[in-house]
Amino acid sequence: MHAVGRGGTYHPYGGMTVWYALVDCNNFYASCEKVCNPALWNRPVVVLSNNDGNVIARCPLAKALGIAMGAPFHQCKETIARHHVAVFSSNYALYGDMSRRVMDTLATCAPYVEVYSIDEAFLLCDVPVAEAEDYARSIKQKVLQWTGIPVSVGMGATKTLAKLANHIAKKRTHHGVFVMAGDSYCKSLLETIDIAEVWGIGFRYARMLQSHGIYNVWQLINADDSFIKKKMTVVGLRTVYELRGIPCIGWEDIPPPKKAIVSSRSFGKPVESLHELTQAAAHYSAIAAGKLRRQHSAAGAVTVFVSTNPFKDEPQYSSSATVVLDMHTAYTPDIIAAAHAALHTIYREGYRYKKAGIMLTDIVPSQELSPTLFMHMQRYEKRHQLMQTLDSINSKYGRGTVYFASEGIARPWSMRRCYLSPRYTTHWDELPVAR
DNA sequence: TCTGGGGTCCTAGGACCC
DNA sequence: TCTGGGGTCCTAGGACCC
Repeated sequence: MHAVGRGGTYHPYGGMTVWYALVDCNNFYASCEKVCNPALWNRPVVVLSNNDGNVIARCPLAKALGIAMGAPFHQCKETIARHHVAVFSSNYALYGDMSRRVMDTLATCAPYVEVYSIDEAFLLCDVPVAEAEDYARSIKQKVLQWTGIPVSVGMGATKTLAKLANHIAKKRTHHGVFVMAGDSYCKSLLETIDIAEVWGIGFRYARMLQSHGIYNVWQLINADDSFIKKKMTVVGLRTVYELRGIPCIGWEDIPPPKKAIVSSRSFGKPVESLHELTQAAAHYSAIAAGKLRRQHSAAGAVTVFVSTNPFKDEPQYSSSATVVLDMHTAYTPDIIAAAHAALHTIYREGYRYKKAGIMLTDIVPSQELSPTLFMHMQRYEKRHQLMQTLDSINSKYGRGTVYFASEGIARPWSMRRCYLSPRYTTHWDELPVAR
């Protein structure tokens, strides 16, 4: 079955066995809020999604009150008031910066670190199995001491097993560390783990497998390869191999550049006018163009999409349009212009729009570009410098310090964030004060 | 009233070409 | 009467992740 692997696993030390640790921050957003505000240390804390819609993070005290993950905020307001729960809107400036601090710390713990998400990273392990648990504990201790963020650590022979070990560390240990190797990688443990906990097995696959009598990880490991491939494609077969301890998911030292960049938001209130949609489109264009430049790319096409609120009993409309650019660009005004052109073709009067967004596609590395016949070198350089200046000011003084007038100033459509904490670590005028 | 945002990969099927 | 067959490109849809 040579078709399973995909490039194989990276072996930095030749023949040495490669294995993995997965470090995952506990209740990351809630933990970030607590780090910067000692008054919260003994209080339940929840963090809300965009527009203050749902609960997306809860500290252990809040979980103990029975506040469910994903619960609509309005449904738990009573519990929140009764137990004096601290509520926060998502503060991505803060979480992004705290994430960077955690990842910087992890970089001192292992020869290779792959940042997997805002609150998770895989580490390459070069410790003997017998010392693994001590090593995992030392990582946990260091991150807590350096950043204030509690983490769980799982270790295993493959990424999928490290993920599973992390799940065990969180759910079944008090110290937040688990090594799934040697004696602990065994039938009696694997039989007790539900397939739905496996990385790569979502809701639908779990239901499908159950209908074929496969309920736990041990059964999945022993499932028939051709059955798995038929029902779950090579992706599912890869997961099963990983559970067997055969690495199929490779090491990604440097994250590959994004093939598509999306910026979209629900509005804080229904939007009806083209004028306000135009502002939003410009704003999302500026955000997406900034992401594009950060990965040193340029886009060849801009898509705009708008939609009404499908949960409302009122006239519904959703549409999208794509504009192909004359030349690849990461120049914000070009992207805004394309987005506006696209928006004008799909806008219909008389609807209450709930959401809009833009998507950049046909993304190429910017060094492959050069001025065309239609643009002289001098102008090309000027545009490049303007964007560099814009990015460096916004990086130094915080996003949104300098922006385009077409993005709007008051922005009545922008999302609701009624419970926003200060951007303690990224804005000079919002630093925490010690008294 | 409220019900998020941003990504990736794989497969099937149609169009089109030789 | 025969109506193959391989290849590529594109899109839509479905699955997953955080």
